[in-house]
Parts: sequence; C-alpha cells; structure tokens
Amino acid sequence: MPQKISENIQDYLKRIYEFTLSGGRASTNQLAQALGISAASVTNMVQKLSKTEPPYLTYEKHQGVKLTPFGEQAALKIIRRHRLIEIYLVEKLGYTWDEVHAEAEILEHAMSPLLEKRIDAALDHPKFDPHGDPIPDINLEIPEIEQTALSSLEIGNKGRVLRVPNEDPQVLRYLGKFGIRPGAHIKLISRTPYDQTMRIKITETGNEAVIGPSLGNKISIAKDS
Amino acid sequence: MPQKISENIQDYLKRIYEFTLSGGRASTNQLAQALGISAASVTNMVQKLSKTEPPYLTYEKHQGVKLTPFGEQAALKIIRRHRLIEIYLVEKLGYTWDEVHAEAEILEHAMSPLLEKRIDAALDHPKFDPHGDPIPDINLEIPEIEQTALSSLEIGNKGRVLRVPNEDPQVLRYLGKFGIRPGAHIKLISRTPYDQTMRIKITETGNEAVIGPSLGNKISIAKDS
DNA sequence: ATTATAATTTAGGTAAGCCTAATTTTTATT
DNA sequence: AATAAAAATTAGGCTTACCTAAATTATAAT
Ligand SMILES: [Mn+2]
Ligand SMILES: [Mn+2]
Ligand SMILES: [Mn+2]
Ligand SMILES: [Mn+2]
Repeated sequence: MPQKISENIQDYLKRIYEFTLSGGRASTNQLAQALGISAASVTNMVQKLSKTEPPYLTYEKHQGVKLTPFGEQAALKIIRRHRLIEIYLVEKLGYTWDEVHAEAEILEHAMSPLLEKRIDAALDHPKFDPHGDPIPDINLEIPEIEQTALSSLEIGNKGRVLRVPNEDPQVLRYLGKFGIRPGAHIKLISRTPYDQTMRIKITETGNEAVIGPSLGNKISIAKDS
Repeated sequence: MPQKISENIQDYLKRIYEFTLSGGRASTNQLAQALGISAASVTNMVQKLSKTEPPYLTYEKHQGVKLTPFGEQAALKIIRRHRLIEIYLVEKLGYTWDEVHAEAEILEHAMSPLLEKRIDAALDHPKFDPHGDPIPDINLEIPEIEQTALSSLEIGNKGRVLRVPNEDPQVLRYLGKFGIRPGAHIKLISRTPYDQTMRIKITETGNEAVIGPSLGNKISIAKDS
C-alpha cells in the first residue's frame, strides 16, 4: 500500500538509485557515507524498506541493495523534482550552478505536484538540469544518453561535454572558470604518463584546464567522430 | 543558545504569534485545534519552549502562552517567508490566491536565507501578500496598519478592502468571484437586523455580495472619510 | 589455510513529537 | 456555595530515525 514516504526515505532511495545506475548494488557503507549517518542505521533502514508491501528494494545480507521497479519510480519522482528545481533556480532566480544542489536537496521534499507542474511549464518542460543531467519527464521516463568519461578520450581527439558532477560547489566553480559546462567543446591536449593528469582545451573560451583522472571520470562527454 | 528550530516548532510559534496579535494569550485548546494535534501535546511543547535559553515564550499554567521578543523574532522570520512565497507563487507561477496558503505552509520551512533574498529581490521587495497581509521586511519590521473590520461599517458608507482571511480556499474563491480583494472599493448596502448579514457592493466589478457577520469580522477595510 | 582487516549486522538505547486515559484546575450554572 | 462542564495538565506509551558498542561475516594478505 503505497503510503506517504518520509523525507529521509526519499533521500535513501535517491542515493541508491544513483549508486546503482550503472548496474550492481549499493553497499551499506557507501550509503552511510553519502547520507552522513552510521552504517548500522543504513542496515536498519534498508531492511525495513525491503519489507514493505510492495518492497522498495531487495536486500541480501552483506550483498547490498537494489531498487525494485516500485522503488525506482519513487526515486525518479524525487530526482525529477530535484533537477527541475535546480534548473529553475538558475533560469529564473539568478543562481549559479554551484549553489543549486544544496538548495534542491531540501526543496525537493517540499514540492507539491502542482508546484512541480507549474515549474515544469514555466521552463517549457526542460530536458536537462544545469549540470547536464537528464530530467525525467512527467511519466518518469528518462532518456538513455550515449556518453563516455572524459578520461577515455585519446590525445588530440575532441568531444562535447554532456554532464559534470554536481555535488561539490568548489569543483563546479573550478570548471565554470574555464567554461567547462554542458555543450562546451573540448580537445585533449596531453596526459601525463604517471598520474594520468590531463590538459584539455575548451573551444568556446580558448582556455586550457588541468583535470585529474578522478574528476575526468566524473565528467561525461560525447566523442567527436 | 539559539539553535536550529524544528519545522514543528516553527509552526507553533507562527500560530501563537497569530493568536496573540491583538494582545492576550494563546490557549492550549486553540493551538491544539489550529495545529491538528492533542491538547496534551501542546502543553508538553509549550512547557519545553518556555524553558529554553532564551525562552521562546512565557507559559503560565492554565493561563495560556505569549511569545517573548526572542520568540516573536523567530515567528516573524517564518511569517516573512510564508508571505513572500505566497506572493511569489501568484506573481510568477500563475497560482490563484486560494492555492498559495497550503503550499506556503510547507515551503516556508524549506526556504534558505539565499532563496528568501532572491525571491524578495525578484518581486522588488513586496510589501503585502496576496491576501493583503503585510510582509515583514528584511529586519522583520512590520508596518502598523490602521484597519477596521468590514462588520463595523455603517450602512451607506464606503471603504477599501485591506485584507481578507487566507486559510480557507472556499472563502477565497467566493470573495474572488465578486472581486472582493485588497484594494477593492466597497459600499455597505444593507444589514439584516436579526443575523447581521450584510449586502455590499463592489465598485470595480459592480457586483453585489452577501457577507455574514463572522466573515465580515475577518475582512479588514479602511473606512472612507 | 590462517590470520588480519574491513564491512556489515545485531543489540540496546536516545530524542522528538506525537497519542490516549486519568487527573486536576478553572469557569459556568444552578 | 455546590455542582456540572470545560479546559488544561500529568502519566505512561508509541513510532521514527538516529546512535554506539559488540558480534558476526566477508575479503585480503600472508
Ligand atoms: Mn534531499
Ligand atoms: Mn544537478
Ligand atoms: Mn508550516
Ligand atoms: Mn496570506
């Protein structure tokens, strides 16, 4: 019996969705760290969420969790709201892209279906949030997008930025300074042999930026053919 | 030590502020009904809120409660946010004035100082909400407005609507239908002797409306000289 | 294959904010 | 002044979502 779902549970489901996007299961520790709570609390909660009717997720001891289709729908509902809020704040209220994530993390839980509808309409049904993440549509359909990690680009080759990681404001300010944002065209200049640090050139701004491998793995691009 | 204040407590303080606006104290039952909880729970909470350092309110057994200046500041902070949200939803997102109260009741708790600032700026520092209630300014100052109840108008005399009650969507739709809104000019046509029901004429729309005494007491006007 | 380390789970407990039922105090009515 | 009714308080409990510490299970390193 699908009841009202607490804000905490909404965040659990959202995190699990994110961690299992590319297949596999979300681990207890992973979730504990992401949610800023103890592993014991996570175990407790996921056990509970696996025993609802219908269950939000499947839980196997020591094997982590995975959303059921039911749980995934619930997660997508919040993710839609989160991303709509982010793009609305940027487009209509003059926020910068490094400010919106924290704000959306709170507001997503306070958004009524009506507000969701009005914001969606005011932006003419936007397809992407400020960081390039796709916004699930009203039916919670989310487009599959062909994308690879910036790290996998070969030297001399070009690509177009699709999405950047959105949690860390510092990183976003760094990227923004060079014009590394969704839609930007970039070219890989060099990669150091030992630590795989990359130099890339951004076409639009003419800037060159240094990107380490872990950040490079979190930036998605479309490779130029 | 002014800590973070829970959403529940924010609502308590807001209600107490409203009930004590015209002096006096807020009673346990009054609060219980307004908050939709038991009287016992209210007693418990107000006792707690009277023992914080500094206290949010003064509590005397069986005598009801009254906000301290500290508690009043806390209440005004939420009220500012509530009313800013209401006017924003009407001005920028196409809400009607009967839809905004319920929405603001939730969003007020999720609003960051930054969002408050941006919304305030986007509306060019609005002074009133859609129902004519004054919005406390950034320093939480709230203007004293000379106002009387519609009920106290004499037959044949005129006035200008200042504010209407904002909780009940049905009432707001009724008033809206006749054009009874802040700024509207009205004239009292008649008052029945037994139950004090009034007929009023709205200048702008030419409509005539019937208003009972209890509603008439909740509509504020400025009398024409 | 042991053994050490890391991850996870279990056990027991806490704080917020509610509840109902019983009791006390205040207020209103005869 | 006595009594009835209404309002408020106290007592005892419950649920949610956390916590720490201890125990267990899985994984990695010898
Ligand atoms: Mn959140
Ligand atoms: Mn984002
Ligand atoms: Mn509220
Ligand atoms: Mn209002």
